[in-house]
Amino acid sequence: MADVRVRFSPAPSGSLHVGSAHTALFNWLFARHHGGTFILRVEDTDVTRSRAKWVEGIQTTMAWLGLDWDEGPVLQSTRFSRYLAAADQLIASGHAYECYCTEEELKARNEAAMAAGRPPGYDGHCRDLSPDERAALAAEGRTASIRFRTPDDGVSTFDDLIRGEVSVEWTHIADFVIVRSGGTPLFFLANALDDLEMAITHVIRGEDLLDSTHRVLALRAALGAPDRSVYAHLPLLVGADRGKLSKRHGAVALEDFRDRGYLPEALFNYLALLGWSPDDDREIMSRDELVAAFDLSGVTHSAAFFDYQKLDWFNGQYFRKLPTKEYEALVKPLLPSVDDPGLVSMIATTTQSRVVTLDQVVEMSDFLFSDPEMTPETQELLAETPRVAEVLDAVITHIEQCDWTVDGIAFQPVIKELGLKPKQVMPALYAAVEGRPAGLPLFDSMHALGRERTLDLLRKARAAVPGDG
RNA sequence: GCCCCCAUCGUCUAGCGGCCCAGGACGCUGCCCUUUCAAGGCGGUAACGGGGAUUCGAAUUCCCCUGGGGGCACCA
Repeated sequence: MADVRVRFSPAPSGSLHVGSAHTALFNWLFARHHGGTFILRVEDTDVTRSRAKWVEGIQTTMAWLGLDWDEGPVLQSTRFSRYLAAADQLIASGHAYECYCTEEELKARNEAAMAAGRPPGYDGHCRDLSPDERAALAAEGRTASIRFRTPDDGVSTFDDLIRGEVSVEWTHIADFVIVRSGGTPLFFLANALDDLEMAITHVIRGEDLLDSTHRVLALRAALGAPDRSVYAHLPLLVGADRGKLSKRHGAVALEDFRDRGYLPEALFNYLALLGWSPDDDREIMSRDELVAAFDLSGVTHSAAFFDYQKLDWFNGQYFRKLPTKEYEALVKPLLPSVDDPGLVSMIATTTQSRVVTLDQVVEMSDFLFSDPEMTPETQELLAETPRVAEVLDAVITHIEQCDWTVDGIAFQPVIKELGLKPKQVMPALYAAVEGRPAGLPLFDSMHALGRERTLDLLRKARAAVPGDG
């Protein structure tokens, strides 16, 4: 497939939904796999307002994910008059007609149809008006919308690259509007014409658009398409209740994932494996590997649940794979400004295997920047720990005299000498120093804090031990 | 209501008539490692929605049912 041309067509909005990103990703993988062209085309036929800022946001987000485009962004609003000319052409060829029904009339007739058990949709009211009838309706002050005339009978069939043959009887597809009575073209028309004129060869999109493909194909044919472009419909992404992925399931805008500290490579990898899998068992795959392995025939047919837990796992995997220096560079800007490179490096090396999303680094290392409070939880923990006063005294003595290196601080022997196991008393010591029963390695943390602050924290804990104080 | 699509562990999926009393991954869980927690290593748990049919043989083919999703706009 030498001349593959695909496009990703987001609606102009303030953010990029993960579902859209998923579609974009598959289009991109397909284009790159076949050495084709990937076009960014923003769907907006409204010329009355500028959405420059939103378009810019879409570009930024796509670039962040690593989806580069070869052409565009093409804005539909710049092609407004072209769409209207096409509509006129369709009227002239008999593929479309002017409809004088008002919105209220349509609504009333739709409701009546539903009540009578018939399907909603245009009833063909203005289908075959004579020129005189049209003139009379126009004289009433009505303005016409333009409707596409769908076939009266027969079956519409097309081969979906993922699902195979899909067909439906034309009687189920009503005539649809392509130009509003206000004179503005609808997305449907714009989309079909753009795909045609941009020589799009493959249209890869969400399954929610499956039914409308029959209409697009009919429109394309009426517009004079020499052949059909090939369609492929991807499984939808769903949330916890198997419905559309929405905000109440968690983050849905790609920008949110970015802001929460997800790595684009991890998101990319995870998204690529939602609804698709390679021939082998690989899961952690680079962009290049994904491009090389990608194949539409490997796409699943059923909706995929967007699993935040698995995404977290991917993100952790990617953090661990990162060279420590690169990881450190990501961590540094998040921390309170410090001029101690040793501290930053200590935080980086100790958090790299512990972090799921980057923003957790701040929480994990907070005790290094401000002393933890003596909380009821910590007090309870101290009270529950066996021989805690003894342990604290011994550790304090050790810290007072030891070599001030991480190895010198290591006080397991002190615990063992008391006949205790580290596991029995460590949570209390972590709480005393870090403010929580588990956290960054204690000896490194103490070293970073310095002898005086460490002793201060340990003595505070000692003073908080109830009973034999 | 009508039309369309879909159906394997809780989740993402492998499977395209015998290699499957179903494989991998996440999750959960046990053990090991270990200064805590992670990470890592080694195990465990758990699925072919139901019913017919075809076949020597069905997760895999066909039909029905059930279930889920999507669509039916002068939205994109």
